[in-house]
Amino acid sequence: MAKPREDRLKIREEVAALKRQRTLDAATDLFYDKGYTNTTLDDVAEVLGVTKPFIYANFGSKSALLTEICSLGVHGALEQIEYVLAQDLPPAEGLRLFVPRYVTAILRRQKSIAINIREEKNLEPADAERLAELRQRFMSRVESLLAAGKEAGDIQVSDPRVSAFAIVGAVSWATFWFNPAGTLSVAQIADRMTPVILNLVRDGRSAADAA
Amino acid sequence: MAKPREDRLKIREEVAALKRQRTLDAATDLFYDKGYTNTTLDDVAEVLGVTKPFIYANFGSKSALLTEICSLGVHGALEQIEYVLAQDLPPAEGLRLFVPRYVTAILRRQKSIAINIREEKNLEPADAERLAELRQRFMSRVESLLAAGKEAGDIQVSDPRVSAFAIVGAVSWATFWFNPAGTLSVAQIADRMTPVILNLVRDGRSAADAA
DNA sequence: ATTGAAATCTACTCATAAGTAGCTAAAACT
DNA sequence: AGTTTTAGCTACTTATGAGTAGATTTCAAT
Repeated sequence: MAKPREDRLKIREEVAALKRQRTLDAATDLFYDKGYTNTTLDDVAEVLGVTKPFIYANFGSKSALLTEICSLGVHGALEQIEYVLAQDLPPAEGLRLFVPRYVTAILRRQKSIAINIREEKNLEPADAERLAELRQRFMSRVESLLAAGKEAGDIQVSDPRVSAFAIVGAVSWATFWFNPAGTLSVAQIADRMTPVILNLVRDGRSAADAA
Repeated sequence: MAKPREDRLKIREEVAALKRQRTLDAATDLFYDKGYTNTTLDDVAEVLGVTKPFIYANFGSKSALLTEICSLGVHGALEQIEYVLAQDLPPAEGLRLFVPRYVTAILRRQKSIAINIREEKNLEPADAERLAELRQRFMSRVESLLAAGKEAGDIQVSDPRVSAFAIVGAVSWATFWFNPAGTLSVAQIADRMTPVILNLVRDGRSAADAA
């Protein structure tokens, strides 16, 4: 008994998506562990229990894999700041909403982010540029949140640009030391990092006042 | 009239050191700009106006170059924390001495640090391990400074480990965005970053108190 | 069962770049 | 000036791994 045509098409698409996803997962693990250039597509294929042409048929080139992995990381971060800005909260409140979400997003996509940071120079120039623009957009959103807070007086910050970089740096760095197999969960790390990160945005004067 | 033997040896050594240094500089620029694997030793040789065997004769393998570059970065950071700890100051004071020195050291060795972060997976396993140990040592020194401050009560920090990672992350990140050709000098960036970084080590409670 | 199409594999090509052997030129010494 | 030693270059070898053409299997449909 043959199934209706749409159903068959549906399953085809699902199978294709599954293959892409598994390929992406395997590549992410290997690129993270061994680095992009030290990973061969034969390695990826081996993990999947297939051969190299499987990857070419279902995904494309090696650099397409890298691009896709890096995209995931950048988009994960961008979504958080855009979500928070869309709420149109007072800046300080927006920041308190943003930081734990951002930390969580980064920790969840740990490998993608780490690969993104490390392997930027191995992207095709066009892809590198596209991703750089997204990162740029992310940075300017964070910076403008801080700048708005400075303007409104509810965030203590002298240089929004430098503070934005400090926040993003402190959080991104976690992709290098966080161990998902360790004793602390993503939520626990996020809980501990959040107050530390939020402390960043109080300038030297207010720190001196408090001391 | 022949010079005394020691003098001749001296000049030989200086010439050798100069060649090594120039090679290292050229490799650093190229690895930073294009990435380690996208840089060939022919590229490096071309910048130096020589050919590939020159590099092998005077320096060694490609991965020896990478190791040397990465070492510079790690040692630069380690020196700062060791210097500060050797002063045996009260922890909070030590931290205030450390941060601007650390920021300055990182910015000065920007390329080495960036390469170190990005290209870790391209090091020979033995070298990677050695450098990982040094980084480990650096991290534990920073952490213990914070822990001592927490103990003494002059640094407000709830989790010294997480705070140490936040500080190091925020500072290391500067190697990716700092532009030595930009309008702000190393000293200016260091001046702006220092109070931001120092703010990190005040826990959620004290931040709330100050607000 | 038979046929047609889709998916996957085997077995290549080809480019690249690390590393080297052996020649040549230049400097250093007598 | 002649001789030796050192430095550097030309011209390789070799390994590797991305990407692909064409054979083969698998699977679905009648």
